[in-house]
Amino acid sequence: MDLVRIYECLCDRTRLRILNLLLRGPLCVCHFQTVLREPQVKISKHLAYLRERRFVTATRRGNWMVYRLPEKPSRELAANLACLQDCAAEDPVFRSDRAKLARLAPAVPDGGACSCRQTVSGRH
Amino acid sequence: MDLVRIYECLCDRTRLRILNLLLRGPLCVCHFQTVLREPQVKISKHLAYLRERRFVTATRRGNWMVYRLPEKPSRELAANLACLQDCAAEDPVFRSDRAKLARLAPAVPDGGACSCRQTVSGRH
DNA sequence: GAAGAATATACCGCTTGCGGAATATGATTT
DNA sequence: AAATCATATTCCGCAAGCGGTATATTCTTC
Repeated sequence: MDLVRIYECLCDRTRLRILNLLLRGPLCVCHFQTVLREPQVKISKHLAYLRERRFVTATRRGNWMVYRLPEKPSRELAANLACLQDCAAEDPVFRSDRAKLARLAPAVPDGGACSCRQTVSGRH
Repeated sequence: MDLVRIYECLCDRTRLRILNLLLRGPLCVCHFQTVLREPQVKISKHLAYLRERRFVTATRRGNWMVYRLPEKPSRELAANLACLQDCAAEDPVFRSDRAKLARLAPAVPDGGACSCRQTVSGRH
């Protein structure tokens, strides 16, 4: 009955918004900050919460942390993510978040750079 | 963004088990007690929690209270109930609960008696 | 109307979660 | 190695949720 754990991760506004964005693909923290317009601590802590419960995974990429949904989600997780995506499709806040994200980041290639800032050598 | 409310209702083991049973149809409290084997207070409080948030509705029928899922659930609620049903189909605890319920109560007709005890005149 | 059955509520202690302020870590550039 | 940038962690106060014990409410039956 791992389901409870899943729902615990889903019962916070900020986390839902984060997951909604992650449904499109991997993102680094700065994206969440600029799209959600929430303080850094708040976002970082919610990401930690999700990470501890294996709801997302994180990898370092230079100075940045890239978060993504698990590659092989359990049946339950997959079902609930699909459900969330379905519900999010109609909600104004979620839609606005996705639109904002699309505007500022054309999509993050999996192995490569994110578009936070193009100052850094090589990967970022 | 009523979704958060929905997930809050779903992030407790006992409530999930209650909802799993309600997916089959209306039930009165004694059913939950005998199937879940949890103390009366616990069940009653979780039902109150669900009721306050309009996740279930309750109607009196003599001495008994009959709980049921809302007749016209919102899109989000319907989606999540369907998802829950899907997830519950494979979980051993949920399956066992449903089996136990099927054994003791052939199904509760909507307007009519439940099978807690057939002592009472008329409706129950 | 008194007793009893089914269910609900109040109160308590405990744990968890959340947000914010301050600080720490870890990588990168100079 | 010092400065800086991106992110994480610690500490704090507060609110909410959970389970249990005891008690209340609401019907029904006698």
